[in-house]
Amino acid sequence: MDKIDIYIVDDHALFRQGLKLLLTNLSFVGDVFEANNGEEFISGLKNHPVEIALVDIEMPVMNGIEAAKRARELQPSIKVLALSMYSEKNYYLSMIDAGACGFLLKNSNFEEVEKAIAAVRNENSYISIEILNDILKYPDKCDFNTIDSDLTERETEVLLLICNGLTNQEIAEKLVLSKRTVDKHRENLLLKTQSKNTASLVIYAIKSGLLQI
Amino acid sequence: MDKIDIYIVDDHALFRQGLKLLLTNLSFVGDVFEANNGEEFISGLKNHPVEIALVDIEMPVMNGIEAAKRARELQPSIKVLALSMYSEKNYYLSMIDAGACGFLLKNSNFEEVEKAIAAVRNENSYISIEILNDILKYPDKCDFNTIDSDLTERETEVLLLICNGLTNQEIAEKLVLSKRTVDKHRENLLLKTQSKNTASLVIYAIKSGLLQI
DNA sequence: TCGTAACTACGTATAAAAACGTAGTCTGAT
DNA sequence: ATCAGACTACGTTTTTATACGTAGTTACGA
Repeated sequence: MDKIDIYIVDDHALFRQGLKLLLTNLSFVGDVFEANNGEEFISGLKNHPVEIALVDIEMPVMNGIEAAKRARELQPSIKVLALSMYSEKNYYLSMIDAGACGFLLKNSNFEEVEKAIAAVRNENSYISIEILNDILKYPDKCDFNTIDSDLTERETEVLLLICNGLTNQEIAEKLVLSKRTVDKHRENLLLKTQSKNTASLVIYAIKSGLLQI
Repeated sequence: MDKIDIYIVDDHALFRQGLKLLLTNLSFVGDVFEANNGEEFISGLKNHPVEIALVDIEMPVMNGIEAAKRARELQPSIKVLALSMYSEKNYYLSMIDAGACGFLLKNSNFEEVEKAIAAVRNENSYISIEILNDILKYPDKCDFNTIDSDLTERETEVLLLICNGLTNQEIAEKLVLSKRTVDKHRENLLLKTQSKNTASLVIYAIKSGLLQI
């Protein structure tokens, strides 16, 4: 097999640099490109098509889910391996939708990255043992028949303001809306994200990559 | 100068492995040890004293602030460089208290890590340019005269339950307390963390490393 | 053109959080 | 023996959030 080129998409330069060095030490790896976020990745991919992209989920500017979608539009052959900090059910669904063919946690070790790369090169998908365990242990937490929890633009906007500590009244003033409208957005947010209250909502925003902290 | 040994303390194996490889490529670096959290670090330090420790703030089991304190009790000569995901004022204060002599963000690049190591070897302290910028731009956000925001055990316990989406009533039942007592704990939490409401409180819990997500 | 989804808005009611204040008990340090 | 801090608890009031229902407008695609 020929050497393969790889794209690393993550907003932490140190992480990228370290991972790049680990990857370039592998015999079958050619060029390793870096991008700081989804946007940089997509524009870079036009000049440097790659076999495999290791894509962080939580990034500013454009998150990993959106980046994976666009990357596959641009280059349908690309294998996207999602990298994440946490094991979280919302990711599996969104990333599968976005066309990812593998899922790795950042607290896995490099050997696992190698395995994942080998798997996706052979047209297989890869899921880390930790995540598999998680799914087997807590199947109720992996409700694949769940209602589509994609938030609208407005809902996302409201959610981020909630996370910034604004009250519905303050959000209404900021967005020039009725307070009752914001009440409704908030109600829908709780429903869609299956959250119970503000605290759960903030956690959701972070885990889903909508909120950068 | 002799070669120096370095400890990397971070809960993400991939990050550790990459950073280790970057460091071992430097001519003046000897052994590089890894620890998954503060506890592992402290017990490992007894067998392998090092000149410099790169310590993540947010870790399970024992966070970076506590780890830095104990490391300096164990080996007062150690230079602790704090590594963090965000630029956050609470960190500066706590880490300075804990005896850190440098501060780096994970989205800085490796050249900066080299600079920081060089600085602390020469008995200087190091602060990354991003953080310095942050301080200069938003001095009001760096209130070094702020009240001590250390939370008590009970407060931390309550805070984590709040983050899990429990109401005061539910927390009271879980901890076998009066709801009014939990009300008071929550009130004190808002005061001590200078938060405005539940949302800000959750963000605080995450940024301060109390809540692992 | 018909239907759907998003966005907007209001009514009403209850639950919870936030903002004051006070105060007793216990433990550990000086 | 005294003091401070942690933990506990209560009272009151106001503000916010949560829950449930309805409904008009607009934009976009089938």
